[in-house]
Amino acid sequence: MPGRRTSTSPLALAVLSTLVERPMHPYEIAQRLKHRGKDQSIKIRYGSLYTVVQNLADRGLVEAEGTARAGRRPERTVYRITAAGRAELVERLRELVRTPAKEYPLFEAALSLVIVLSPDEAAGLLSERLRVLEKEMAAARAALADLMVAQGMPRLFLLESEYALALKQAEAGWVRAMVTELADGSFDGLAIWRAWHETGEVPAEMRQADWFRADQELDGAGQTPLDQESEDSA
Amino acid sequence: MPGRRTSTSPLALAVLSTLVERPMHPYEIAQRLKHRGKDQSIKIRYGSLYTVVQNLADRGLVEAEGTARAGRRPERTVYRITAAGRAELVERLRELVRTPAKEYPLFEAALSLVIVLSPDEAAGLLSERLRVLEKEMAAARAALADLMVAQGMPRLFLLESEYALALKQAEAGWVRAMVTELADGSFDGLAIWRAWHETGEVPAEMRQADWFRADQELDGAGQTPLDQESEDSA
DNA sequence: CATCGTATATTCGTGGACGAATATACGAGT
DNA sequence: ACTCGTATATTCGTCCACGAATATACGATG
Repeated sequence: MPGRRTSTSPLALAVLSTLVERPMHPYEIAQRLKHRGKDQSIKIRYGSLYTVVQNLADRGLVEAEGTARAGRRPERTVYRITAAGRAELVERLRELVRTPAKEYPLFEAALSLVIVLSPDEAAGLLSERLRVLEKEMAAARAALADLMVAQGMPRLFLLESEYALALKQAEAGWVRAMVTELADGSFDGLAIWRAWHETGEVPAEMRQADWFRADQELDGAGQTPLDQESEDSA
Repeated sequence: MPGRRTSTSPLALAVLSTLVERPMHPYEIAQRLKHRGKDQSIKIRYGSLYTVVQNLADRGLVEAEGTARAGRRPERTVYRITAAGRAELVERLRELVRTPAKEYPLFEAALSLVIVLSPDEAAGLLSERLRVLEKEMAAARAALADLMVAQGMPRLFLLESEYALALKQAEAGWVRAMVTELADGSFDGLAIWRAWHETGEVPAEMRQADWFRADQELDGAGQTPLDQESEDSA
């Protein structure tokens, strides 16, 4: 009991939720998910799909109902969800909705390293990003409107797109503010950034600050005397 | 040249950017990154770190400067960044800043499956999430304030935390709205959700809508006649 | 001064993700 | 009738992430 190896992945949950409808073979599951646009919120790779289904079967969350063959197409195995599978689906879904998980978006990582670039270049890149984001948002809004208004699909089935759009909007807002501040020079610390970028050093007047001195303490820790020195090339 | 196997990971970029400062051994790189809080925006696992550094070395982006030994501690290999490494760092960073990448946050996945739960349960879980988010935001704001005001750290070094906070705020806003609408019944389609959840069927009056009929078309596609039927248990 | 907890530093094994390959069916165009 | 592109359906091999184990040093505690 202590320590399930790998906690059920989003793709696995999507599989389970599709099998609630009726038993299916993996390829059909993927078709349904794509048809309903779930591939926008859940990464679906055929390479993974079959592994995932096999794992679910090993864990007793789905079971093979039998194999079917249409014409001389490859043999298909049809799976159905088990009671344990339904329980796992619901439980894991509760957990995902209730508890925010720590994630590592690429853009956040990029921002944490962006001072490697000059502030001017960063400003340019950010405004390019902003343009792309705005295009994406327009497209997303149009798609949503089409589904809801033209096709009459209830919001209920579009929550994830709405949410994604809201986040994108927030990102665009943040980027826009940043671009503005960098452009009109009101960004606090622009001088330090520029200086640091040109000289590779923190300007003298900052070296008194607590954060800088704390940072320096680490130096030397790894600089123990060398007993040997050797060149390798693998 | 066409088709680099794996595009440089965030951890690899963090390694490169740390080595710009001066040559170091992997463990020290990790220490520095953690000390500067980069582990909040970039996932750092020792298991991955050494692999990543080795890959960088294989690609010629860093090179071993030699091995050092302090006392009888394990041998350490000190790496330095190469010219190619600097180029890669800058280039990849540009790309990350300029171009939004498609990602798959867990919560988005959860939302796309949330109709498996009843609307009432969903409302409860979402408001729990909201509480957690608000706590996290308070903590993040406090941490930011401490660093900027008390320790005098320039904003420049805190962009990623600011951004993360902005996104969290947007998420909280969206969740709050959802909770409210679910609670006061103003959520459009609540009746369908409830009906669908209780009966397992889309209510009769919705079955005329375009989206529903399009969806049904898929049915039968995978339901070709079975040539054989057999039980397996692996 | 034995022992224990913690920091230093790296290696290894396993499992999972996924690109690519495989194999068949089928409709459309020449 | 032939073949080419596309849809159906699954398997395989490789690469990579990372948990866990390993090995040593060192300060504190009784």
